[in-house]
Amino acid sequence: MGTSRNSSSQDTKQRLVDGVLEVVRQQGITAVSARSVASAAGANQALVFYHFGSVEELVAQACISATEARVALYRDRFAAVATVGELLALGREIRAAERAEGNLALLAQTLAGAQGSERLAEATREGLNKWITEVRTALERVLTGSPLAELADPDGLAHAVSTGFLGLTLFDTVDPDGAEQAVAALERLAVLVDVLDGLGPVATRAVRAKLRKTLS
Amino acid sequence: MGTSRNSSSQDTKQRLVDGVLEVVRQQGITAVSARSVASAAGANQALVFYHFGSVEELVAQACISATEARVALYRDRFAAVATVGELLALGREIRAAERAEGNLALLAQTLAGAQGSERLAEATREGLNKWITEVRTALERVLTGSPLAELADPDGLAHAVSTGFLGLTLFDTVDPDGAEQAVAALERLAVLVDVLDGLGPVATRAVRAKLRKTLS
DNA sequence: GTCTATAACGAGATAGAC
DNA sequence: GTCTATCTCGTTATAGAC
Repeated sequence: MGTSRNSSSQDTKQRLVDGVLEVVRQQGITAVSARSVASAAGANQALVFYHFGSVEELVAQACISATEARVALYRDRFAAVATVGELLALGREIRAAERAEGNLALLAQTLAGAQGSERLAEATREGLNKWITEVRTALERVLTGSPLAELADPDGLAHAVSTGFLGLTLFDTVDPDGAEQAVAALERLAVLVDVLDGLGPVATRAVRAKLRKTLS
Repeated sequence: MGTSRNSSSQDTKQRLVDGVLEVVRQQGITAVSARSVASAAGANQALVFYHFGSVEELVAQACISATEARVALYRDRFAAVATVGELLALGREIRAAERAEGNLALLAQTLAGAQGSERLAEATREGLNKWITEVRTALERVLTGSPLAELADPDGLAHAVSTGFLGLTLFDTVDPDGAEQAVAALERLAVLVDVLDGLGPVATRAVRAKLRKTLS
């Protein structure tokens, strides 16, 4: 039903999406306007409203679709993660890729813009949740049987890791060296996980005992 | 030299600063304009330019002074921290206070706005560094003698903690429950520090040995 | 130091030609 | 589906009265 061959229209719509991504990534959410986006897309300003109804809606849809595309890229990788170390390695890889690609920066910008726009808040939640879901699932798998399992809440940790990534990503654009230091420190600290996971039975029991005592 | 009794002028300048803080905290950086700020301050729009030269400069100065004021509030507290547990407790307290006061949210918003404004980037670095400095100094003190000392880089961790806080703070405005889960998970995980710090000598040696092996 | 007025421009959004 | 033209409003910034 309906007309086929709407490739031209779809192209323009996609170009507008790409345009808003470009503007947000290079100049931030405050620089977004129908005009700046249309200019980046090589399209007419009025088409923003024809295709999306409002600038806000364009940003929201771009945020969701771009995030979904990035997450989809890593879905198999997340599924293949079997240990905490592998999850950390994947984190490193994602950070490097997103740093170049700028999609986490996009999410961080829309998160900032979400204050003052319920539509953007909704879109940001939806986008961020795609990441959180992957991280949580991987965490659940990886922590099973680990001595850490009893003090690690996968869902909460997935939220913490994901939002922490966003803060770091924002900071990255302002102080790349500082951001690098932060990551390096965290990775160094992450060695602790390997250590705990690889302790012998005696030491493991000692940690477990102390853990129960501290938690109670 | 010069006129004394410029209290009225200083008052207006301060009201403008308070105005921009109010706008940023309640509506986000995207809602900031000379008019919105002047309206919140109960002042005339032209005074923004008389006192600060530009909207950007007003935001930058407000960001720095407001952050300095908040950090100063906690400086003694940071200085009094003697253990990791106390530092975590202070973190909890600061989070609760800033959640109500909205000053970390301010910093997060200016951080987002910093992309596209070098002046804002500079101001955000300056503000954030005030927090980072306090955290780093406390971390250095607290980690001395801990089994964690050899894998904890205080400066990098201070950066990570501070920027992580910002990401979490942004997320807080969009999904308070999710943010709460994240904090709860981190606090639960922080128990690990207490555990490691309180291990007996045998277990500590085991951890240390494994640590060296893993790091090498 | 503070106000009004205004210039000059960019913004969101719509109407209508093509 | 895309364009031009336009409306209306908000925005930055300045000039000048008070």
